[in-house]
Amino acid sequence: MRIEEEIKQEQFRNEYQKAYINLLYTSSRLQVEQAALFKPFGLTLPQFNILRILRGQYPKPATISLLIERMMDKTSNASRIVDRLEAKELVTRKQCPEDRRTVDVLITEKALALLQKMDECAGSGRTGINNLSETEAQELNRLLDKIRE
Amino acid sequence: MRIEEEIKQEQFRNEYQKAYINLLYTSSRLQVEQAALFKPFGLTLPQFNILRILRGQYPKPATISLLIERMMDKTSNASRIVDRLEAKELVTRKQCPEDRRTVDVLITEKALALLQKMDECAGSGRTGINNLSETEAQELNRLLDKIRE
DNA sequence: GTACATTAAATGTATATACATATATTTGCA
DNA sequence: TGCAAATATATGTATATACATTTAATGTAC
Repeated sequence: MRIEEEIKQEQFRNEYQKAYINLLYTSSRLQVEQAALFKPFGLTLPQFNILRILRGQYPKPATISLLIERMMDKTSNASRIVDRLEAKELVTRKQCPEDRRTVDVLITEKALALLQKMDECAGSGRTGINNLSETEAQELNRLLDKIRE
Repeated sequence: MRIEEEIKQEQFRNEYQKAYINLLYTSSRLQVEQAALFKPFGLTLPQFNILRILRGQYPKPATISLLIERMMDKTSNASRIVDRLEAKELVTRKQCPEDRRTVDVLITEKALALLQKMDECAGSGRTGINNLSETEAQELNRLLDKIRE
């Protein structure tokens, strides 16, 4: 469906405004879809993202700072997301002896198994983005990078 | 900056995964920038979006349902955003006599003046999206529509 | 070595999002 | 008419986001 119909707005100021709104709207749509995929596994999107970063580090732990650095949303609150993962026994947290200001966050076996299962089932990357051809995906990456320049 | 550097991840599974993450990241970035522009005016992004819809309807009122229909994030809670706008005297809310289930939400003069001021100052549409050429903006719109097909 | 700045993480508060449920009203049909 | 289904909005709870502040530990200059 064209963006005009999606939000019932037939007129945009120009192609730029339309692209702007289209970008935000499409991103939101993809996130809603992905959250729905994650729900059966009891994870929210930010929780999943944190776990993915931790898996990338495994078997090394990560500090909260490192998590923030790699998160897409840098202003979200890594501390509290880790709180919830800890409550679900998906990560452990312990003070780092070398620098006692920092905390070693480590993904648990339980979480690794969960991610494995999610990889096999839903999360294996089938989204609307796959409607694009390889060339179109490249072009999209180019345009997005240019927007952030 | 390339998306690889932005989130310190050099490798992606493929061009699609990279485009997916790039899309979400770029959208988030634009929203953070826009929120910063709005802050001096005491408005959040969702509050601004509701006001814009109401201005589009003015001098007619809008129901909550209409607001939801036109909002980008349809699952957000229009009722409570309207609560806050009402507290700031930017909208009025009164039960609609024809259908007492519904509510007439009307933008106030104060809010119209505020939007006017915001148009003149910051919000006049200068964002990263303007880094694109007209043709590129069109191409972006096409790609995004295709993703949502 | 003490004082001050810096850094890492946690916490507090307001707002927004996600989703389930409640309440009031209207619609539609037996 | 009467009553169930549908609709419009509001509310409750958990989580996340945005931003300011606090606390503890470390680094650095004197």
